[in-house]
Parts: sequence; structure tokens; C-alpha cells
Amino acid sequence: MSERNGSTAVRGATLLDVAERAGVSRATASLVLRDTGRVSEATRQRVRDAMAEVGYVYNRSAAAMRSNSTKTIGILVTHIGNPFFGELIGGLQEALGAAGYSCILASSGDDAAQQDRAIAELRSHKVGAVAIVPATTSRQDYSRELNELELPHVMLTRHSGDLGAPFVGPDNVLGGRLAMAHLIEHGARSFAYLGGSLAIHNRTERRRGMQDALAAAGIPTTALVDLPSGRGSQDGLRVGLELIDTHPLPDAILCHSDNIAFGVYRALRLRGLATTVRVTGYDDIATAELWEPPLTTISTRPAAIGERAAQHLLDQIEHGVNEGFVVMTPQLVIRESCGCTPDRLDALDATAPVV
Amino acid sequence: MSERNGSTAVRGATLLDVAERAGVSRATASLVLRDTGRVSEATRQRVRDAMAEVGYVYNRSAAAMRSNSTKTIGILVTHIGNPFFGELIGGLQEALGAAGYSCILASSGDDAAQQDRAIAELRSHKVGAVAIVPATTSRQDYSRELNELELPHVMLTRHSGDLGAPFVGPDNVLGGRLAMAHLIEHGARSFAYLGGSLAIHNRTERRRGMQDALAAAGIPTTALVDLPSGRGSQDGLRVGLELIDTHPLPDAILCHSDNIAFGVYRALRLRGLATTVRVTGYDDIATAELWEPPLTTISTRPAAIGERAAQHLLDQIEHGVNEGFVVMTPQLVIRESCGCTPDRLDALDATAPVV
DNA sequence: CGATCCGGTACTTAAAACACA
DNA sequence: GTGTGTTTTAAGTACCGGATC
Repeated sequence: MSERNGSTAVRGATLLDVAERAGVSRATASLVLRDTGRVSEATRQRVRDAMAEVGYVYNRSAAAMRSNSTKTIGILVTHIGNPFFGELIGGLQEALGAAGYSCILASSGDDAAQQDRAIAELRSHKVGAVAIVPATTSRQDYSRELNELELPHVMLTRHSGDLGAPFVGPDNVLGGRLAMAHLIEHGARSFAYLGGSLAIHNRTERRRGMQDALAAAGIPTTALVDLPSGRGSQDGLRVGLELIDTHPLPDAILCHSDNIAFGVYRALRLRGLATTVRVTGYDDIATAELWEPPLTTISTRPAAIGERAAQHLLDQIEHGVNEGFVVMTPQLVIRESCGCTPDRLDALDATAPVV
Repeated sequence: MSERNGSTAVRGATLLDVAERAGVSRATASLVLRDTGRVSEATRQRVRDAMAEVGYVYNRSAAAMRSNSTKTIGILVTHIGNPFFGELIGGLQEALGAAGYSCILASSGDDAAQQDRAIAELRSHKVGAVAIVPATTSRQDYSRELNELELPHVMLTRHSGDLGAPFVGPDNVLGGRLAMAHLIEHGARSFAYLGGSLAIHNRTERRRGMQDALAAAGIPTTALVDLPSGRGSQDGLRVGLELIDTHPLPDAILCHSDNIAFGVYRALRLRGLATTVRVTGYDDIATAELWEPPLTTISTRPAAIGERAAQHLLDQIEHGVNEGFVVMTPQLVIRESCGCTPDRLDALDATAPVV
């Protein structure tokens, strides 16, 4: 076993080693490395061979120091474990990787202080930009703060209300409208919107879409009961029970997320009300189609949002253009919880003619 | 809007700026920064004030270059979106952060080639060590390869069979034994183990634990049917249907993961067999207690594994000691799918006396 | 406290190759 | 054949910002 501890790290081969082996100068080797400059093909190949022979590993730190820029992007989300963010990150990493950038991930735990620490962390790594899902408790003009730090950025999924700030996220108004319109088509006339934090704009946006749909169908907005909650399935259970125990049962429940819907399912079963109410979710997580009944939901295609966000950042740092507020079209994924399978919720459909 | 593009990044304040403002030398400022050396408290405070005033941001690249070490650790997992890994990463980041290290995350998509690329990426960032969930298709002696790269590391959750390699993961033998023993206590006498890849050691280990429990109860090992599958819930549905359609229905089904159990639940419902078979999962994901019936499962406490892995790495890079193969104790989480609620599966318990 | 070092990068300079009058 | 101009190719070197002596 070789001697190895914090103080005696072995230095690897440098560009100078490569250059000497290839019989060229360090500068030339650098040009070959970056595929730029005017170097003959024969020399290029010799340098590349030399790199392979000595097991050369690029030193980003050295490059960053001189050029004061790194091909590195920071990604900051609230909860790494959230599958939605997992897909989002996947889309981002893939698109950024294809453009030659590497990513550093950080997680804020949805806490503003930790978020500040993470940003400092990323800045000390000299990231060229950050893609950030802002913490719920972020300061209102957070985007401007980042601008003052000269840090190109794009907000993901959540925005702070400033429509001039760089942002990529789902069209929540449309998503809310799609879900509500579908339930109205099924004949539902009374509704509850369960879950989600009032502090987040996407909730008010979805609500607006829902009310647009109600208005279009000539249904009074008072037909929509509204109960917020935390973001876990447990919160969905809690708020589901709250609805059942303190309100008349609506024809349909629109859940703020699939996770919430999961808790609501359980609340309905606990009260013996399973499959007596139409339910929709939001997000379309991987297991949604395996539930009982399979969940009708709104897909926001997080990977596509990630790819678009990568584009947004690249446009900023490579072309200096800021695309501003970008909204992505969600999709209604129809399964069975809305009542779309006749042999499952036919009792409901019998009393409410499908339009 | 300020002019900002790839080529005209603004340089921030340096340690020299801080030093001049505080009226000390750069060397002194460096000592204050790292909380070392003999510097008077008055000077320390002056330097700290100066840092705050000029908005100083530590430049890790510069530090890394000189000291050839970064307080940065790489974390490489197969799927960032997997909630299990999310918790694992959370535990790692917290423990490493407390020790003054920052983390860089990468994802291999469970592909060996991508894993190689990610390792190269992390090496170019000069990480001091990596915590890695190896891809299923990793080469057998992967740990030795990393040793040859002089890269301290610890394998997480999965190991390659080399018990001398640095590893932290759950005790799969015990986990399998706990689940099986509990089902046997319930009176079950025929079993199926569903899901999981044969290529991964943890599967054979859990199976060994299950057979230990069978042997201890005097039940022949042929009482355990074994069907592997992919890792998603959809795979669980597939393998669940396969079991139901091609085998006699066992008393109990042990699932390789909660995700698999989810698909198995659906398979049982589709065949009209819901709550006629005892089911256990593995992992204890957040929603498991909300299922119908709430899932009895084995908790591997991924956050604890992450913390332990952080300790493992710190021991290597700071004290030069390698703790080798470390195994964490899992816990049986009893809910209802095993038959533990009398009023739910009492039909089962009537025919099979609880020990 | 000043000097030096780490390993790439950006810029300057220069040699060689080629074109064309 | 010679001289001048242009392009291609490669070398030389200052420099970035902390850490160390």
C-alpha cells in the first residue's frame, strides 16, 4: 500500500510533461488540448498520443485561475432526493455536458441561509452560472441579488414574481386549466384544491388556471374549496382528512402534487370513500400509473425543463442574451382517477353526463 | 444592465485587496482565512472586517493549485433521482460539510462508460476522494483501479465482492433474515423473492439471509421461489404477474425493493388477489406507510450510511487509515402488509397461528 | 514580510513555408 | 533567381491568487 495522506498527495503528469514527451512547447500542447489555434495535424496527434501515454489529467483549477472562468455550472435545488428534481437535474446535466460544461450540485434543504451558503460555495468554485430552484423563503428580489454578484443564473420551476428575471418553468396557469377543464367535462361541479404552500407562486398560478376553466364553464368560483399544506404525502393525508371532516365532499379533488394525491388517496380509504371522488395529481411521477386507481395527472416534463434551462444559461454566458421568462407547456395525462374508465367509476358517470 | 459575457468576467476582490485594506500582508490575511498561525485577535478581526467590506470570495482554484489538494469530495451515484440515493447524499454532504469539505455530485446512469467519464471529470476537479455507488456493469476490480489512480474512495451500498475494498453499506444478510423470520412467525411456509438484478451482490446476500431464516425454522429451501427483474415499479408489476401466472401462489412475497413491491401490489390487484398474500418491501421509502395496505419493509437508513461513509473517507484522507468493509444494521419496520393488523388480514392469521 | 511556487492560458514574437511580382 | 508580403506553425513568457517558507 503506498503512503497516502492529506499532505503527501502525488502530483500527476502536467502539460509540460506531455509537451516534452511530444517534443513541443507547453503552449502548443495547450492549444491541442483545447482544439484551438493553428497546429498541424501531425503535431496534434503526437501530443494526443503523449497525453494518453502519461495518463494526463486536466487540471481545472489551473485553467480557472488564468482564464478566470471555468466551464462549470452550479445547480442548486431544494431537495436532491425529490425525483422531480432528479429528472430536472438529469436534463440539465445532459444538455450542459453536451456543450462541454461540467456541473456542481448543491442542495439548500429549502432553507434561505443554507441557500446563501451554497451560493458562496459555488462561487468559490468559480462556476460560470447557476441554475437554481429558489428556497421557498428566498428574498423577493433574489434574482437581483445574484445579478449584483455578477452571477448569471436561471430560476427553475419557482419564480419570485419578478417576470423580468431569467426563469424556466412549467406553465402553471395552463396546467391548472387543463386539469379543471377535464374534470368539468366529466360533469364535476364542486371542487377542492389540496396541498402546496401559499408562499409559492405556482400555486396561485394553477389556481388562476382552474378559475379560468370554471369561468369558461359558467361555474361560480365559490365551487372551489382551497386548502394548502406542506409538500409530503403525510401532509396530503392530513389535508385530505381535514377536507373530508370539515367540508361537504366535492365531486373532484385537484391535488397540488402526485405526492399530495397519494396522501389524499389514503385519507379517502381511511374514511371509506375510495373511488367515490374524482382525483387529479400534478407532476406525473414514475409510480403514478401503478396506483389504485391509476392517477390522472399533469405532466410537467422536468427533463425538458432542465434542457431548456441549460439552453437559457448557455445563451447568457456564451452569447450574452437573456431570454427572460420562459414557460413550458404541460400535458394532461389521462388515466383512471378522474373517472375515465367507465367500468371503474361508472356510478359517478351515471349521475353526471359526460360532455 | 452591465456588460457581461463569456470573455469579460469581472474579477472579484483578492486576498491582496483584503490585506491592503486591513493594513497587513497577504500572508497574514491567508493565515486569518484558515484560522491558523500566530496572529493577534485584533489583527484577525481587522482582516475579517476587511473581507466582509470588499465582499471577498475564497478562490478554491488558487488554493488547490498551490497545495495540490482541495477540500472537495466527489460523490458519484447511479441515479440522482432515486430517493434512496437522495437521502444517502444528504447524509454524506452534511457530515462532510461539518468537517469543512464541499461536495461535487455526479451521476453515472448505471453505465460503466459514463462512470469512467465522471471519474475523469471529478479528477480534473482535484477531488481528494470519492464516494461511489458503482454501476452494475463496473469492472470487478474497480476498487483497485481507483487505487492505481491514487484516488481514495469508498464504495456505497454495492460492492464488487472484494471484501478488502473500502465499503459502507447495509447488512443485506441480516435484512433478508429479518424479513423472512417475521413472515415465518406469521405462519407463512411458502415464499417468493421478487425483483432485483442477479448482477448485484446485495441480492445474493439477502437471499442468503432468507435461507438462513428458513433453515433455522426447519423449512426446506425449495419453499423459496426466486424471480429477478429490473429495478422500476413497472418491473415489479411484470414479475408479479409472472409469479401469479406461472407459479402456485405463495404465502408471502418478499420484494427486493419498495418500488418492486409497489408493482407487485398492482399485479395482485389486477388478478383480484389483493391482501391475500403477505408482502414485504425493502428500503422504507417515504410513501411506504401510505400504501394500501401500509408496507412492512426493511429500513436501511441511507442517511446513516452516508454519514458513516463520510467518516470512512475522512479517516482515509486525514488519518491515513482504511476501515475496510463496514456494514450497517438494517431495521424491520412493521406495518400491515405482513399481516400484522388482525382486522386486516385476519383470514390469513386464522389459518396460521402467530408464534 | 517578501519571494517563490503551483499548472494551465493569453498574448507576443519569431521562424518557416508559400505566393506572387 | 531574388525580394517582398502573407500565412501557417510553433516557441517564449508574463500572469492568475492563494499557500508556504
